[in-house]
Amino acid sequence: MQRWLFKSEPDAFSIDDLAARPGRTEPWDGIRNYQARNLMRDAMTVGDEGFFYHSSCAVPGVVGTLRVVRGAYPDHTAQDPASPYHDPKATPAEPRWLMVDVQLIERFERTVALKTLKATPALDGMALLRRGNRLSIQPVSDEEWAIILDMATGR
DNA sequence: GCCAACGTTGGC
DNA sequence: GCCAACGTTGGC
Repeated sequence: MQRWLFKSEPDAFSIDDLAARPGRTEPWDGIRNYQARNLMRDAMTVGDEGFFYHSSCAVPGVVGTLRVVRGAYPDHTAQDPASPYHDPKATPAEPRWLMVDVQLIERFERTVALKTLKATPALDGMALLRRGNRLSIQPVSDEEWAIILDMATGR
């Protein structure tokens, strides 16, 4: 199983929004970056787990965990002119953009803040912390997963 | 709101 | 294929 980190701006879609969805499940739509799309298409499979990360907010950080419950399929919002994620180059034959469905596993009682991650030497190599990194879906190693989960829950 | 860093676009 | 201009991301 591969582990991931999913970024979202909580003003747009927060972990509480995911928790409120039927089945605590939601399509992770709106990915408009080729590298992130290719990760979903080529490397992500049903059963993979990920961190839910809040970006562009008061306390950026990891706020919970989720599971991939449906593998990559066309992101129809790209073909919807009314969607903020509309892409005029997307068509039914060439959908161009993909999404997966994710289900909430756990909402952490407290955020593991970006500041805390940066202050943890064992996480020095983490993709999230690399300068200028903007990838909205990125791989997380087993070691990073264990460290952050331990910080969040003490497990 | 600022701005550094990055990705994408499009003219040539 | 180069690269300048532009748009976006995201921490602060």
